[in-house]
Amino acid sequence: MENIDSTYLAKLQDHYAENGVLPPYSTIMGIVGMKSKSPVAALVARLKLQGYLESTPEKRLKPGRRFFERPIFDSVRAGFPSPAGDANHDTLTIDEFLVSHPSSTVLVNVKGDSMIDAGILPGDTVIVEKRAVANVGDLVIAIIDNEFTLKTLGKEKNGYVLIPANPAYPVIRPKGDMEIFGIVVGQFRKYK
Amino acid sequence: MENIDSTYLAKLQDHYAENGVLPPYSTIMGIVGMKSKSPVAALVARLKLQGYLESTPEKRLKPGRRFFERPIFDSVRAGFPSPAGDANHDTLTIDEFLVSHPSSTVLVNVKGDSMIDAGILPGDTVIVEKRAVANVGDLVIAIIDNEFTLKTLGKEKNGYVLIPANPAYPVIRPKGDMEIFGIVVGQFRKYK
DNA sequence: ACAATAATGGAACGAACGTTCTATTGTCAA
DNA sequence: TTGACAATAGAACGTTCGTTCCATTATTGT
Repeated sequence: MENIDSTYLAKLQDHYAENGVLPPYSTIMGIVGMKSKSPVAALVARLKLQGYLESTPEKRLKPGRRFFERPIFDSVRAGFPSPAGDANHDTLTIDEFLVSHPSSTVLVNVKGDSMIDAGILPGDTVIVEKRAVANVGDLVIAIIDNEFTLKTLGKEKNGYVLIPANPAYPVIRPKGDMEIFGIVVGQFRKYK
Repeated sequence: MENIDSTYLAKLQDHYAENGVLPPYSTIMGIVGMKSKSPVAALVARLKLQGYLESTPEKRLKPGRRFFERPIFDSVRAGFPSPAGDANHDTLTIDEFLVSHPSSTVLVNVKGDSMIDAGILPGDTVIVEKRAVANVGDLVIAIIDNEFTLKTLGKEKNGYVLIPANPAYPVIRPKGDMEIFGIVVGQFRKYK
């Protein structure tokens, strides 16, 4: 992608992040610094070709699949990336990366600190695929005493157990069958 | 809110989740099962009053502050989706939740374990807003010896320092000015 | 059952839309 | 410098928009 198109795309991404919609061409003119809808139409056509924008049936613009790509750096390369989207950067789309099966995936807030040594803090959100079957070693959401609990699934000779990652909490050995709500496939946290 | 309005709102939320935009009134008619734009206008007025919808300067609809309120699971309560606490995030996409300023945001892979006690593990990805100025206490990506390093920004009498969250690592006291690449606004991890 | 009110359907209208065209300006290569 | 091509500005146009109005239907209370 040309550098100038990256700059225009970034301005559209900011507008979308702030407003939740993409504007009409006449407004895009102002956003990208053009004085006519003609070059906006040309820009839109280029961005459509590359998967960043699409049109709705009503001829409005909507984000394309690539609209939410974000540049990603390897932390051992302090590279001085140019912000206006060096086209050679790797990119990652967070939702596509974290959510494989949207129809069976839910987000669950983490309330306690029983998994703190595994890097899961209170206030984090975990991404849960709803499944009743899990493997030993999986992070799972189980239902104990009608409450969700997040633990690692373990196995002892008497059956399955739930292992915390915090020495202040005991291993849970449920009587009877253990109910698994789902397996944890991801986690995220916001600082600001 | 009236139950019927909740149903209409849910249909609009689904449309938005799928398309990334809200449609014009004529399309909303079809979505909610009305045959005229008049009752759509009345519905929109009600939803605006309650903070679910807003208008753009171009008279298009955009999500209001409350549009993203959706039931999500709260981990202390079992099994049935119920509204989480007031201050909880709600989001249609994780990207939307974590990325506020796309044009200045990049992702950085975490390689070391110097922040392990802060719940940031090797292999995690952090979301970085590129800024040269940070506050004490912020998680920052700094550039030391031409490499990225992730630490908490601290202050000593001789200047700013970089504080790890792992006792195996020393506080870093850069000679001369410290170069801040950006501040860390979020983090995510994938398990499977 | 009847009256009052609310909700909906359909029509109308000025404004804005996306698209296309032409003229002008800008860029690049010889 | 000149010519060819690309990019942009400005104008035009048929379509669609959001808004408003009025008539009809639905709902509610007495």
